[in-house]
Amino acid sequence: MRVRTLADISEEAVGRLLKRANKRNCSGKKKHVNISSRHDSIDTPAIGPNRNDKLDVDPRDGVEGCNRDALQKTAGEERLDGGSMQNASPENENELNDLDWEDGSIPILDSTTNLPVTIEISETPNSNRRKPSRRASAEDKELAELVHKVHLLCLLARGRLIDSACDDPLIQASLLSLLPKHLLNVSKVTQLTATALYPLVHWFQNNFHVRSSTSAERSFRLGLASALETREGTPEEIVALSVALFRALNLTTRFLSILDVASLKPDAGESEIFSQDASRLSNGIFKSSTLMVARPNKASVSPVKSFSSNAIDNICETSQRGSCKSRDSYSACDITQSEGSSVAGDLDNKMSDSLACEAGHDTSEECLTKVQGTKRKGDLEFERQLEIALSATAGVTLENKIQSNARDLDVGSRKVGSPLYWAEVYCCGENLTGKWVHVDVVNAVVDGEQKVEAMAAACKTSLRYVVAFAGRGAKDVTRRYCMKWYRIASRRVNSIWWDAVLAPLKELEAGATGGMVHMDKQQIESSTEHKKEKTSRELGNPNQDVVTGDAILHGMSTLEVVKEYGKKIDIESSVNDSFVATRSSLEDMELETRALTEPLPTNQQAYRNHQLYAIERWLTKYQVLYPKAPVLGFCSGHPVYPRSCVQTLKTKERWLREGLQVKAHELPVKELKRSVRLPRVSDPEDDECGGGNYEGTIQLYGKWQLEALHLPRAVNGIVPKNERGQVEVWSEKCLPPGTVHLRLPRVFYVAKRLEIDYAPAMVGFEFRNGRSHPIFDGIVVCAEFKDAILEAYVEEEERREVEEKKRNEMQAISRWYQLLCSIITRQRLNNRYGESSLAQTSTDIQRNSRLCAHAGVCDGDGQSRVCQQEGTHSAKLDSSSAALSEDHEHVFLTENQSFDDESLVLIKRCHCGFSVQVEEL
DNA sequence: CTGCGAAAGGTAGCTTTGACGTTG
DNA sequence: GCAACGTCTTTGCTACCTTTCGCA
Repeated sequence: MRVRTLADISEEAVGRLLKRANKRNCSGKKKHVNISSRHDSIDTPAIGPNRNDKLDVDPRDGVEGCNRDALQKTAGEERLDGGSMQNASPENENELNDLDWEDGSIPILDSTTNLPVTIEISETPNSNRRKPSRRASAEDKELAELVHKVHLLCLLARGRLIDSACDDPLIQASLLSLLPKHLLNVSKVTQLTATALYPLVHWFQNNFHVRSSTSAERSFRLGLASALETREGTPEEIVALSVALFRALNLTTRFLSILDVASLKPDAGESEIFSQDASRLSNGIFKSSTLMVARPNKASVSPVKSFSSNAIDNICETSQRGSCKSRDSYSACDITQSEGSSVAGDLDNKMSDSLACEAGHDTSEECLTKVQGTKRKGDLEFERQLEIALSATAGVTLENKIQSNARDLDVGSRKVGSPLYWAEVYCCGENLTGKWVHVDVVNAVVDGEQKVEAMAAACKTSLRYVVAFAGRGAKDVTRRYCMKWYRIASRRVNSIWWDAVLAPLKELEAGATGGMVHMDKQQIESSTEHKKEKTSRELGNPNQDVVTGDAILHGMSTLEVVKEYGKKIDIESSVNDSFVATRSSLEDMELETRALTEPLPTNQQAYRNHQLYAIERWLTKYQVLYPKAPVLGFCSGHPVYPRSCVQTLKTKERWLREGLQVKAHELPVKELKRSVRLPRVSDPEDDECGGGNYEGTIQLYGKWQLEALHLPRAVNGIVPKNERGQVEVWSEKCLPPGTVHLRLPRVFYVAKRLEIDYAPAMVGFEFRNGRSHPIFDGIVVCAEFKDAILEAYVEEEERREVEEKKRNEMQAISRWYQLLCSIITRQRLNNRYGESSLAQTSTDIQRNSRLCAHAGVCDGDGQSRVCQQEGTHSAKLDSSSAALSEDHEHVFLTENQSFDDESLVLIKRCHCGFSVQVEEL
């Protein structure tokens, strides 16, 4: 059995995604994403869509036709289609403008081969007009979330790939060989500080530059090698080289990347982007889908050849961490496939423009406009990442970059000047306990973590996910760089899912960057105070009415906080109040501290769903502040409270479902008017709570008014029931003590027969016909009767099964009898009034009917007989049998019959293939 | 131009314990 | 005559999210 690789899983997931997208929008042919092997590309139309190595879209999903249509079209035809759409009816246009992918087909990539991946994107260029805004449906949201998740996984895979390339001993050795001797001393510094990194960063920035063009068809490692050789490369490559250099110098270093993923929510703006992209695409970037196919590089000199000649020689001596064996990492396969491809001329120009801007850190309007004019962020970025990750996850050897990838990298997706990549170096000499120091060699910034958000914001890059890669693992460090968490919180994926995804990667990362840090009590106090002060200073907003830097940690001493976190993370506390912590756990603590010390937002709307703070005006109907203190500050005159003070209220019935009941004499915290259309008889229980007249209102209670549910205990075998004679079993907690819930069908018959007291178990409601209907599942009985009932139930079920079987048999016999009687009657009528030629058939049928007159379903009890047809001959016993008999009369010769001693079944066969099984009575 | 606040509009989710005719 | 079963019909309110617009 073939082991499912990560590549398989990834392809499958993306395939499913594309399938979903297709399914939803077969009609509107807007986009055509065709991920296929080079052989399947449009250059070789002889190979059709039905190749075996393609992951065909399941025809059951109703997309086959759609898919086939698309595949049969040439790019030219699609462009023509696009042109004709200008005259499309408004309805059609709306469909066409719908945001969906079309016709994705994913090849099953063989990780042992080195096939490049080609993505074809041909869009119908005519969708400039904005469609009327349509609210996203639940399905849209689900799809957007899926896309978001897949994109995240793809980018994680990409990051890991780059991280592993940074560990390449060849690259590290080469970098070391280039480094001036005096800079080598950095590796000897024991208490490394950010300042010590400056000369290194400056040297790096002077020697390596972001360049304006890339060659495409090669793995990331080869690209890195090429960048090393030419001392020019994409920002990703340059940063990766810096990481490799730091690692070569024995500095604990991570590669950091902003995962700029597709939106988590179906974005109405996306349609605009798509359509704008489409028009731009038609204007020259992707003039035809064939442009996307790699062209052979005529002037190709393998970048590795010259690189390796001088690098390999001294690798073993120079590399401080690698070994010679990884020389193999440049497989012959990789090298032979490293032929780059020339980039189309107009593309080159545009890329030059964009990257020239980038290299010069030019974030000017002119530059932005230029780049945005060629392509917008978002969708093509996503496609690029998708294809990169697909190729990346398809296998280690399959790291060929696609030309479209390289093109996108520079033309469109890059946010000019945007810090998408940087490094983090662990400096033991910083902050007493050590610190991860931000190092951006592209912009020559050291320790500028607080600048990242502003830079990203200036370049329209969302700082939703900042992930650090090391040791093939990854860790989310967004908190360190994102100061306004509330802005990104809703745009991040469900944290449970994300944490689960990252958990194994985080371990790998911690393993690679781990180190123990010893602290004593004073150190913790001072370091945390230092952090708190710094956070307050850095994050403090002068526009706020009151800024309480440390809003949530009210009342707790720093040491207490640290200890509190220590419980959650792996900090070991010894008797004398000194701690031994790993770097990873210390960082967790730091990030957690940041999470809890976020400054108060200045706009009211931010408090609607803020994780830490709340103001009363944005509470919902079922929320109150309890206790209504402390006030952490003010926003536009509204007092700000900790989110932890926001309590959700519920009705008694709702609390009951959670196994809680309202304490005696507790008054409702809040009363809501009942809907006028739902007049309800007042609950008799209401009078117990204060005696007020609550008719027409919904009484809500808070968590602090509750106690564990005390239901009356079952006594003398009697189950305590509600006023309807039932037990509401919302959960196990709702069962009266001494009772059990038996969720078995028809079990109440047994209880009734045994005369045991029981109550139907109501487990929920079903809304049907505009009305609620209770759902019952099983019964509630006293625990002492459980065994007796179960025993009787088993017997009862056996008996029932036997009876049912018997009933079925009787039915079958009866039906057979009816059928045969009908046939006989028909034959008799035919004999009497029809053609004389059928007389013989009649005799035959009568003979058969004698055989089967008492036939039934064969069940091995020796009581019945079965007539059945065998072989290919299609004999029928109904009216068609007459016609059949005209052609052939079955003859059952004795030598053709067989008898099975065990089952006592005699099989008679006619030479035509017809057979009859006769079970003798 | 950007960001904020307020208002408007629309969707999703919550709601929550029959009546009556036919068949066996 | 009675119990079991199937079918009828397919709510309507409102919290909350999103968009739009005006203003600073």
